Amino acid sequence: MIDLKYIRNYPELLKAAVINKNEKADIDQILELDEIKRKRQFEFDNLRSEQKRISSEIPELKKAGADTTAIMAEMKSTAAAIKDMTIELSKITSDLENLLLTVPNLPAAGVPLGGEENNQQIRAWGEPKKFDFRPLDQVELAEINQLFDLKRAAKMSGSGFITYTGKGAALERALINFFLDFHTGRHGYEELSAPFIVNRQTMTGTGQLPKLENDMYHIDQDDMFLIPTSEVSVTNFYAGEILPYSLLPRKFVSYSPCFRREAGSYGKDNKGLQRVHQFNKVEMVRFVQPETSFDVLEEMVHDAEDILQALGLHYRVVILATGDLSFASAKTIDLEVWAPGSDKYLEVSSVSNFLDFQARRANIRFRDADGKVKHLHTLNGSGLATPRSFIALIETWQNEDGSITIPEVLRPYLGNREIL
RNA sequence: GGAGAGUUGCCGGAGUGGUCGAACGGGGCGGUCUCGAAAACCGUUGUACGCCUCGCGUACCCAGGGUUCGAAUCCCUGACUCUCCGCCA
Repeated sequence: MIDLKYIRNYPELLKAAVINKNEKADIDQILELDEIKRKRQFEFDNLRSEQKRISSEIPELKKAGADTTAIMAEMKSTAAAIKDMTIELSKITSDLENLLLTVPNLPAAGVPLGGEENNQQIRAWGEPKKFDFRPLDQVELAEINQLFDLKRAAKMSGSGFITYTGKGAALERALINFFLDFHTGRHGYEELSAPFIVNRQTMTGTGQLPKLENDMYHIDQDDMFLIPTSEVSVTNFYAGEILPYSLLPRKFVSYSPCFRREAGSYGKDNKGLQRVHQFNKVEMVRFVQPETSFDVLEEMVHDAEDILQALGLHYRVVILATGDLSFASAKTIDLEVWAPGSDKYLEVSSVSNFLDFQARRANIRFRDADGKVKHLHTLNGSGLATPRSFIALIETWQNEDGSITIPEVLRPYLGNREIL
């Protein structure tokens, strides 16, 4: 959420952000309602002040033996007026609140303008692997090695669901454990295992709601949501709290399945494991002091890169243009891993700095060195998601006979075998 | 699922209708004392919004409604925590 005072002071910046991010928030309407609200609030405060003053005099009058019937009758109508104002004010407040929830975060300075075509590659690691045979793609390799079974998964749940089988299931589990161990052991993250089902407020805190309601699986009976990423549960871990200065910065890593309806994206890059309704992901989440967040963003990108390097996978690093940024993000850097059999780059990690946008929504604050209460900054990034890292891995490490060599770092997780 | 108890400030814990944003104790911070520290003593210590911004007002005692001139205090609904019973991975 953007600070209302900031919107008041810089409405033009917000209007530009709404356009650059292809959002629909009505800034003028917010300013108008804000004005009305403050006026009404002022009137309310004054009336309430008078009510309190007179009411507090009543016991003294009674003690003095005075007749309070007239004054009580008059106060009755004051009370009625206050009640009307309360109702009006709470309507205005919730309308304003709902409008504020539709205002996207401002893109950070230096983020390129425009749509996806303006995303900028900032570096790459390694080279696309050369083969002296025709490399097979994920689906062909899965067939040979019996790694996953999409037909049977579809039978149970529909298209877009995965059943990993045998060695595939083992490999996927190895990846998850490797990711977690790597971040806790080498990068100093604390592991968190949080709920996969959360309430509406939690979904609003990180910015998925109200915009993306249609993209999430919802449990009607309880008004709960299946998380689309553990960013949601982990970021809300501190919702509503004021953290002591000594607790910052916090760095968490968390495994979770991710559930996405992918409404409207049918038929788009959905071959094999590329785009599915349920997948596993290891997520990094940070709670940091505001002045450090952009440095932390770079650090997190490197944390994710380290994983790809350890697995020997070529990738490129891309900074997203404004039109490709998510609603809540101020700056996002993607990692795209090379999948030689599919002959394309796959987005495998997305690292974002939200500044204080999520912290305002979820009301997460901290006490700075001087004891002043401020909103902190939140960031998160995949480190990594399995289906796409799985694809890149098997396609990169395939052999001419269709077998798959296990990268050295994963062998301890797979019985120290060399070949899957 | 059934029965009961509870939810107050950084923490413990008073407060069952009026001047209570809230006693008291602990902790934190500042000061006195000291070479320094401890102890003792004194002071201070929530968040947010608004306005005619050295100041004043309003809101917040789990959340939302209700009763009342007036609610932390009474009533209703809900959430959560704890205990017991039942069920269960």
